[in-house]
Amino acid sequence: VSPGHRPTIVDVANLSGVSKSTVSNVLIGAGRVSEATRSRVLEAIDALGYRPNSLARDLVRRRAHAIGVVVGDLANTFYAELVKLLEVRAAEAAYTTIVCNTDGDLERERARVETLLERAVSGVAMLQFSGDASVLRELEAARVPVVVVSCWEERADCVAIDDEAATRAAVEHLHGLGHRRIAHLTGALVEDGTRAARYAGFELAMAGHGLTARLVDVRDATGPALRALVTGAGGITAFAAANDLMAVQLIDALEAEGIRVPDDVSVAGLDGIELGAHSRIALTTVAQPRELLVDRGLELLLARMDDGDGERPPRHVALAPSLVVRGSTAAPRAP
Amino acid sequence: VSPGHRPTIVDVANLSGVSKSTVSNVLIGAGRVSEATRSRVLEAIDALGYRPNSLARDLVRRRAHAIGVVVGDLANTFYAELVKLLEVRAAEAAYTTIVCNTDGDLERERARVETLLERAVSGVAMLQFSGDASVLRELEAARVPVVVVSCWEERADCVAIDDEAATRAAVEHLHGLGHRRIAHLTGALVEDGTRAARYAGFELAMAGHGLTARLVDVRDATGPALRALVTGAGGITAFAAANDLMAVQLIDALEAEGIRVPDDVSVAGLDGIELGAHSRIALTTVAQPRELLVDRGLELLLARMDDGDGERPPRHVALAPSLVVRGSTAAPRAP
DNA sequence: GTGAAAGCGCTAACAG
DNA sequence: CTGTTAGCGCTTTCAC
Repeated sequence: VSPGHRPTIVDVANLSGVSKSTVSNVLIGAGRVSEATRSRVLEAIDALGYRPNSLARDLVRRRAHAIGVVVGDLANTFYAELVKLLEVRAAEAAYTTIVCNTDGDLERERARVETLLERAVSGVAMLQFSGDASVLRELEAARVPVVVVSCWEERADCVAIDDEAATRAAVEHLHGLGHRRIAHLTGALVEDGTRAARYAGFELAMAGHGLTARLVDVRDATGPALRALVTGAGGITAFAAANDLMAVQLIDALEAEGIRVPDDVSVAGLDGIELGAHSRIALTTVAQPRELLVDRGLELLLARMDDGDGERPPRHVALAPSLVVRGSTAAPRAP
Repeated sequence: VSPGHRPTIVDVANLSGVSKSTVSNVLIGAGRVSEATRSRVLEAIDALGYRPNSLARDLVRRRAHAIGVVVGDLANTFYAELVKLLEVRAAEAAYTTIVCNTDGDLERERARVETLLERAVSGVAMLQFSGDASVLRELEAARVPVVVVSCWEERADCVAIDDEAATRAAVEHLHGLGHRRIAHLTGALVEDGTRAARYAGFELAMAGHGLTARLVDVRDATGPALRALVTGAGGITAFAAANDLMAVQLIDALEAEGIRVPDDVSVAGLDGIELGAHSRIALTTVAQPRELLVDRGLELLLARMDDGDGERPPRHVALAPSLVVRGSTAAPRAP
């Protein structure tokens, strides 16, 4: 009864005097087992210290009970927290979580997705997506459901905030404070689609107030350039950044120039990362509802996974962002 | 040749007119295949868009080509970055990374490790470990190698910084600045062993200078209590915290009381998290070498995994931390 | 060099 | 309610 190694379902079957299938039924909980045998099997199981082998189970089911999470940069707390939430929810649904860090590199994204496909994951959550069509195609060909979380994607199930509404909220806040010369700060760190949408919202809101939108790339936001931007009669008095990281960087750069925030210039972010909450940073920001992002995302994914064959068109969920006012914004200085 | 579904090794074999085994040999790169057949097989592979099924491969090998990473809290940037580095290194070695977030909860740790065992991972890296002996025992019984990274653990392979040296470095720095009344800030967030070791180093260093060590729990470090602690003739002039998060919290609490850092009181951390590097925080800290932690950790793990049967005793690697002086420490005020 | 055969540990019809 | 029979897709001796 005791082979040198890890006990299998057969050992359990022998010890309890039933067949493999019966043991399997007990394990899976398929109702067709009498109480008597069930408990005999259960006894055998822990007498042996038997542990089911998911590898074998997954092979026959042709699908690993795991979901792949593709993330651009785990060192970015915003994403790290999303991954954490995802892992917790996935575990509740008995799925393990395989993480893949792409560093925003397309080749790596391709390679990682390929690995996930080889591992036959049940679904993939992309917390950052290059937008590359071939990646989507591969996934679809392999019939592995995907959900894109936190950035907008028409071609797949997706849950993200309403980017336009987010920048609009920032503008309204700044405008309400009295600012009129406001610039949008953006950069390559934001996915293309997201960047466009956020800028669109900014522009719209500004136009709504009869103001002209100005755009600054974070790479150009260095010392002297910044100084030129914010001083003088037509100088910018407030920035609405496309994300928190850039906003914080901007604050750094401004203060290195001796320009105080918010006394001289106001800065608003977008994301709601922890860093911004610290009292010394106190970043006013438009926060993304992280839990919702994850909950709805996993919901879409699980739904798609349960569907035998989900040829349904992509579903999109747009979540509302929320303004968090902290200390980095204030009324403009009297001219 | 084209069944409705995902092609298997048999399809490749048929198309290229060889047997499964030969295809397998090509895939694995076992040398015994002629150039001619090899290329025929390769052609068939991409004609079919064949992708090997790791589930089947792992089943026969009885080991998933994956490593499990158990982490307490992914939302803590220090750990998130370790996980990120681990994922990258693991991927380089063709291992996928399964993450498990325990929230520091023993039951969850047990459950997650159990899952990893069912999935038959090749190895487990614990970035935070309850210290529970039964977890270690299970892992050992299943012959799954473990490495504990970033916190000290005698009973298993382990790589961590020399905790005593770390707090000692903080004390030396503070002492050099002229501080004499220094307290160690600790709390429940740090694992027991680590907490003890860090305090021991602190005490030793203080004793070396003929000074008495004082200990403050972060939970007691609230407004009024803090004020009492740092004012008056015998008031504390500097804190050496057991980790960065607590140090930052302390700064918050101090400044909320109107006590300025570093003008009135100096604060040094331990970890080297990103947050501390931000100019508005500028935390002086004793940094852990994260890359080394991960590299050496994975090295130990892979070594153990390759060993047919590694009954070798645990190996321990102690890494040297490094002082990073920033703006949260300064000479004490003239009395 | 290449192929045939024998599983890895489990699930899933289908009989009994 | 339980057992029998087939595999899932791949690796791996061992002959040829």
